[in-house]
Amino acid sequence: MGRGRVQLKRIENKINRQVTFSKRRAGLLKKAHEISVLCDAEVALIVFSTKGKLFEYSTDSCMEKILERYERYSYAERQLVASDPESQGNLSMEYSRLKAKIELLQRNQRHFLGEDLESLSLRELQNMEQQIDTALKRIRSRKNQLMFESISDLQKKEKAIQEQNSMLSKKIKEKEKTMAQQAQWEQQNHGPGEPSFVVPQPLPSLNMGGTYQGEAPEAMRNELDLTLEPIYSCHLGCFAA
Amino acid sequence: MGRGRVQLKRIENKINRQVTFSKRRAGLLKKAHEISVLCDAEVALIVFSTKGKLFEYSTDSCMEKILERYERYSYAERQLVASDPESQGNLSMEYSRLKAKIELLQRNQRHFLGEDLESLSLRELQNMEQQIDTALKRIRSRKNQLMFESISDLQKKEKAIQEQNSMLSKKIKEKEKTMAQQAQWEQQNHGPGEPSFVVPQPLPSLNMGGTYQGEAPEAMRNELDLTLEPIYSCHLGCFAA
DNA sequence: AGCTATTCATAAAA
DNA sequence: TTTTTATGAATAGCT
Repeated sequence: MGRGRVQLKRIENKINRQVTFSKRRAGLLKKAHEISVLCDAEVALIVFSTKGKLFEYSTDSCMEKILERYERYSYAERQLVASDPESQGNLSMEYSRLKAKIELLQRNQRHFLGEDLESLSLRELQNMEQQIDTALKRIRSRKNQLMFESISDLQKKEKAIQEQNSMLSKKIKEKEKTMAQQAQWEQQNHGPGEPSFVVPQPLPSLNMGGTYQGEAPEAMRNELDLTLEPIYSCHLGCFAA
Repeated sequence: MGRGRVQLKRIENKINRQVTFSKRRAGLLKKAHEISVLCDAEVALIVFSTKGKLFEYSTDSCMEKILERYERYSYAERQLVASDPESQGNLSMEYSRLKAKIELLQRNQRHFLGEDLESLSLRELQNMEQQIDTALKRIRSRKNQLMFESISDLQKKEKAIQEQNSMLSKKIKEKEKTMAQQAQWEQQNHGPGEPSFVVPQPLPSLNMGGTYQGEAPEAMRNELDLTLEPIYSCHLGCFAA
């Protein structure tokens, strides 16, 4: 537009470049606003001039909201490019970046907790649902795995204890026999009189293992620590802003 | 541009709005690219359609870098406006605190996505399950609400169209009657001979509204934009550590 | 910053 | 959606 076609390459003349930048910038911002209003779209436009000056437009003057929404959508594996390299100079800049990131993560956290859903579109909700559904399946699967492991451990322990148990029973019986024989021997050699300290009855066999009865399920519950707590004593509470 | 001046207000006709959006979006992206190249500027442009679809442009296809620059810049601006509370001394402490917080949040995010579950105890899993289950219910509820609203809108539209429909049918019948009478009159006054141009059959009534059949479900699907995408094209990938 | 001559973008229609 | 066409907009080169 204007007099003569324009090559799509950097304008070398500095003055011309600056002028063109001013004009086109105005046009671009205007167009951004127009499409936003006409088509009911959400637009965020950020322009840095060569000199580093910032110009921006955003629908409903809410840039942060749109950027957050963008982050949700973008697959970009925005790594926490360890800010160690530039540790000193732009620490405050890093700081603001981190704060922005935290806000974003917290927002997401709320969404994952099913809060603050009014701001999500149907498509975004659909995405969340799929993701959460998948997560729930994985968590249940992992929980089952842990419980089975726990049960298996218990069964082994049970078996071991039972073996120990029967061994002890055997020993006691032998002891009883020995003592009975000894008592008999003493009776025969010294006559009756003194009361015997021998256990009068066989000890009841310790029944800790075997089929789950009586105390056993209780023990299991403790082992697995499945005690339910109020759901919202949420272990994630530390993130409440 | 185009035929006739444009009012700067939301285009109510949905089709027109969609078409205009397509065209203006293309134009806007082009202009953004042009100013970026011609004037050596750094540009980031994000556009969400009404339906929530994302379109973007960024200089050197490096959106994240520009957004970070934006965050830094706008934070710097904020600093100029209000001197921040804990200005110098404990900035580095704040900084490391924030980093720790982010790590926690990211860890949680992974857990909410059903990843990295090995590090969780059974009790923690139990908690997660409850929370996520609740969230899922809320999300589905919200989704249903949105869908019902959409359906309700469609039904209103349907009714309006149907009324229009029957009105048109009535008009056509009246027209037929008039023409039939006219033909009869001509026949009586000039005798038989010329072929009649009267419409021989009543036009089939336009059946656009009514119960959902044929095209209707398809239209609904488009309205709601429920197109499923692969689940793991996960829009939250940005939080992968 | 204004002013045109031109090229561009695009609304309406197909 | 894409193409076509008629028009209003944007803007390059000058002042």
